Amino acid sequence: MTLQDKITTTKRTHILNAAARTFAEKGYHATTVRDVARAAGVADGTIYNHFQNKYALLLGLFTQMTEAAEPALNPAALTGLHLRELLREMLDQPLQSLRGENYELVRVVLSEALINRDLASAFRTGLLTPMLAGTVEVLRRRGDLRVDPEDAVRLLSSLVLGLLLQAALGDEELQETWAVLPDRLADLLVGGLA
Amino acid sequence: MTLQDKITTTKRTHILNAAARTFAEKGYHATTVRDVARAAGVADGTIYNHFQNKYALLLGLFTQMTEAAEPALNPAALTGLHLRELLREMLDQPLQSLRGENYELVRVVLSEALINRDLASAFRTGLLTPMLAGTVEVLRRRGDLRVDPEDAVRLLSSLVLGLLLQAALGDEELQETWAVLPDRLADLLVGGLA
Amino acid sequence: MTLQDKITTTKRTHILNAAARTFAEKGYHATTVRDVARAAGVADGTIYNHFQNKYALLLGLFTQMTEAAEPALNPAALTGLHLRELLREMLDQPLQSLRGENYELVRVVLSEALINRDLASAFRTGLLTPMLAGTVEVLRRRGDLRVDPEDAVRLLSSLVLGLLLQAALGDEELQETWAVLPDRLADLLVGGLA
Amino acid sequence: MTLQDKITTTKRTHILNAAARTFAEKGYHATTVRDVARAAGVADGTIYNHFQNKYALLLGLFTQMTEAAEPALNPAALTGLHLRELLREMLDQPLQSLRGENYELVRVVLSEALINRDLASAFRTGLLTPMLAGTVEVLRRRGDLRVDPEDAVRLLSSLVLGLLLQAALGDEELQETWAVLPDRLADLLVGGLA
DNA sequence: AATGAATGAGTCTTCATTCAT
DNA sequence: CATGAATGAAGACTCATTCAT
Repeated sequence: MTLQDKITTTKRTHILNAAARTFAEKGYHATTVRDVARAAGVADGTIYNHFQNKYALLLGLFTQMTEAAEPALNPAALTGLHLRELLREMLDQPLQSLRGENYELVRVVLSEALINRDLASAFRTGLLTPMLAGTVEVLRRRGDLRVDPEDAVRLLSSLVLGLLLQAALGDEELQETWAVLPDRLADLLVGGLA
Repeated sequence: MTLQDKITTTKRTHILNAAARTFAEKGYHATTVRDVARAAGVADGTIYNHFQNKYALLLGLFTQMTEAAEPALNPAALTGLHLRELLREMLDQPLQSLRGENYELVRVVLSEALINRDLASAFRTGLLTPMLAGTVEVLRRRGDLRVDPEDAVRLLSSLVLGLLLQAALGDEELQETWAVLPDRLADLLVGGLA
Repeated sequence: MTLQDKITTTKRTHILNAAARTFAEKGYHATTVRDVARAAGVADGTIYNHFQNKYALLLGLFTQMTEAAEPALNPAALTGLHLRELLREMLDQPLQSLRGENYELVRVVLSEALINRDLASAFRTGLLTPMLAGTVEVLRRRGDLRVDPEDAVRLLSSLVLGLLLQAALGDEELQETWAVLPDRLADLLVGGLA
Repeated sequence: MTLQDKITTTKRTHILNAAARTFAEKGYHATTVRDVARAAGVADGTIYNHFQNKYALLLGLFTQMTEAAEPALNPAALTGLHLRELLREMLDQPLQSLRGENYELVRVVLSEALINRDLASAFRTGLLTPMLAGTVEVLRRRGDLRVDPEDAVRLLSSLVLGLLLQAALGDEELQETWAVLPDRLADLLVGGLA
């Protein structure tokens, strides 16, 4: 990578970060390209030297997200754990990785994905599927799981998404207990409700 | 209610239905007021005789949704059931009530709620909270629940929302097994994964 | 005039009064036909049973004004006065007749007349000219006027219009001394400034 | 001022001139932003790169007027004159400065000022007051004025405004004698009517 | 004659995108 | 590559006017 490439990449990232901030604050539709340009400290036209159009900014952010999220769940590291610990990790890691910087972004991208089929599809194949990849296999190899591993994974992933959605909708009670949720829910899931 | 009122109400509903169709198809932002007017078979200006602005159409749809959803979960009817059956119902009823006509609307409203704080708040207090109202109490009165009822409800509601979200994102595999999900998941939850 | 005619005329006047109030408050352009209808306590459509269109309301008001203003200046009554008293009357009477109820209306009509040639022309021939009619003659017959009567009338009419305009523009100082102005100015004019 | 600034200023003025022409022809309300854009030979949106909204065009014109009018009356140059000459100047200079290019504009702005309080206030403080500033002082210092200088100034200013208004209302007779008016009226005022 | 819902042409304004400098 | 003024299509909304009841 030449210095020129590095500068280019840097500026692209710089603009993308500005887009992340403005999109997160006002949402994709309410944000103008000028908003992004101002936040990035560049001229309006400069955006178009790095991205084909406004939508490409959203796609860029989405790609950034998927790249950041992929290595979050590491099946290899989960092999030796007790089932309860394993479940805890499987809840905790996605919740952690989707918090912080990415959290606001997930909200924006999710909002658009709910309406845009392409983005929805990309969301599933680029984010959800990779995050679950390998987990079915990890569960299948264990002897202490009394249920269908696929059902278990679906249960866990739905649970995570549901929690995320509620948090995104501003459930403050949930956000306060965020840290202890994986523990509590893992308990419930291992032993059952009855 | 006079005849005139009835006609007015009917037309309002008529427009709202048209809005539902167009919003569901293209999303709120991509839909123009003219689109809605054409779908309703009225002039552009007529929309504004019944709704203050475009956003009021979205709010109107949301209100329609909440009114339709509220009576979905009937705590009284859940009292005599076995725990497994109870859980099944608590999963099944919301999933059913949010399917069908309302399903596409949920997608649109949810999409906007993820970005609009007011709508998010209304979504929680107008839709989520009422759907869970009473369920904690129902669980608390039973002797066969070995966990905190509040945690159980949170688990169930997150699960439902997560499933809904995945369906809304176009998970076809999920949509095909939609009918048997409550049964399977109730099993998992009652007995635990271990 | 039959009773029916009387009712009709009354309602016309009623609407015109409502138009006067609303136009005076917000101006012609900022007032909607609905505003007038509401102020008159009738339905929108009713306005059109009595006036051809919105502009006809303005013309109606203008006509009302001209009819009220015409008899203001009565040349016959001015014949026996001293010159100073005559001038005082020639200043006072228009200023009085254009105050009160008509004052706000003059503002509105004048505003429109400044832009609408037809209305401007009507304003001159229907309001200004009649108010000055006869005054030249009255002055001409006197022996104590040392200047061209036409010049004197033009001086006086310009003066009145100028005062009116300044008052209409909100000159509060002027409005407070409104009552004594004719006296003071008559003094100045009779004796000259030197 | 950089070249860029100069171009910007030029274009602003260019648009303002186009606005002046179109407003003068059709009035403020009957003129569309598109009319102005076409008259200026630019796209609709370009207007909004230089002015916040349509009303800002009117304000811009008003400001232009006040800046042009301010130095019209120069008290210093009036000191040495005979009273009759002084009065002539005090009538002539405002009448001249409000003729020509500014004349049509005065009509438009005045029309709006009669209805818009803010504009009325600005008209008084930005145009009328400055034009009279200093004249009271000039008159007060003389020994040959037998009346209250403030009354005299009010007389003169009302006279000017009244003449202007009549001209604006299309009094053709007045417009033809415009050039000799200051002379004739100064005569009348100096010597009095009696 | 009164009503007021329906109409749809017309307006201001925004904003993604382009391109000359 | 950066700039930012110019573009003009598009859209939300208004309101004078009509007309069936």
